[in-house]
Amino acid sequence: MPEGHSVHRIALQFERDFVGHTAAVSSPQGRFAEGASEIDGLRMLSSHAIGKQMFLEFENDKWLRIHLGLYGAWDFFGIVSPITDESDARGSMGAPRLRRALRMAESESAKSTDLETFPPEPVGQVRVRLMTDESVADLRGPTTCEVIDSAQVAVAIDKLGPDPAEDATRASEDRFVKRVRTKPTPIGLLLMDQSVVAGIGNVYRAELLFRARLNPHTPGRNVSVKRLRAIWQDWVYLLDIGIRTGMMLTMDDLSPADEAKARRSRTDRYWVYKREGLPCRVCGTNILLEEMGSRKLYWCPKDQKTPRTVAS
DNA sequence: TGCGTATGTCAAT
DNA sequence: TTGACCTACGCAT
Repeated sequence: MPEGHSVHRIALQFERDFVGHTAAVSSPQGRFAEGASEIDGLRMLSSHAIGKQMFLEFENDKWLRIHLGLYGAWDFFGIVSPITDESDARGSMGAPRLRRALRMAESESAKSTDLETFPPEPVGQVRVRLMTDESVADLRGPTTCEVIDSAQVAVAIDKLGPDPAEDATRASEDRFVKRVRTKPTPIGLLLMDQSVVAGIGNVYRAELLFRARLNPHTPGRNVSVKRLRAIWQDWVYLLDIGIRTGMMLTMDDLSPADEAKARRSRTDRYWVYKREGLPCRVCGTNILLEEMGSRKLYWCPKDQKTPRTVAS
């Protein structure tokens, strides 16, 4: 699930349904029992996402910092308000809608098959549950889940590069460009470096590089300022689509039929990601797979040739 | 039942 | 550069 767009959606969900409410906080799994007791019964004051991290602010300068890692996920139950125009359109037109518990316990098939009971029984390894009178959020599998104070929040944020969804100013674009231009590191690694730009993951990396027709091995300092600005702007654009739709839709300008296809199935969604050995959608050359930074990198060797010029 | 894989990061080597 | 870690799922056996 989690590249930047999903974390922003989750932060928005908390803003809608939890901020301003007092939350009962528990750790059904037990591994976060102490932290849960620190914020149990406090009012949630704000919800922020920066890159792939989320910060939930509670009274008494208590902040819950969450990083989902590879497998982390939130499940929401009860009142789950639409968070974007797009989900409004699919849901019940602006009105909060009731979502039934999505996943039932595998073990007890007899019981909870009917409409929901609120709150639902925690299923699986729920690290932390936040519960208001009307809504429940269950977190499983995070790489980070801790209670910290505002000074520690500042430290965490300080390590992160700019995130256009959180700060869309020209200054943050400049920060990104400057950072990349000082480094000999391949651009394919820099886009994944959260201190260079926060929120891009393995899928968006591959897709952004293809959209820019840029060779992933190009050293950061050899990528022209103009091109870097274009990449930043493209990230602004794709991230916004991701936040609105909840999907990493990177092939814009599709026919309505192809657009529907892309939404329906992952295999029809990307330019290069997970398409190794398949013909490039633009030039027909087989898409390559290689390791970069111990992650899988997909790219088209023809369309993403090394730029001849190394100019600024 | 068990293996491999996944949109991530960090510490240790 | 490698290994460890968090969890769920799909697929093969």
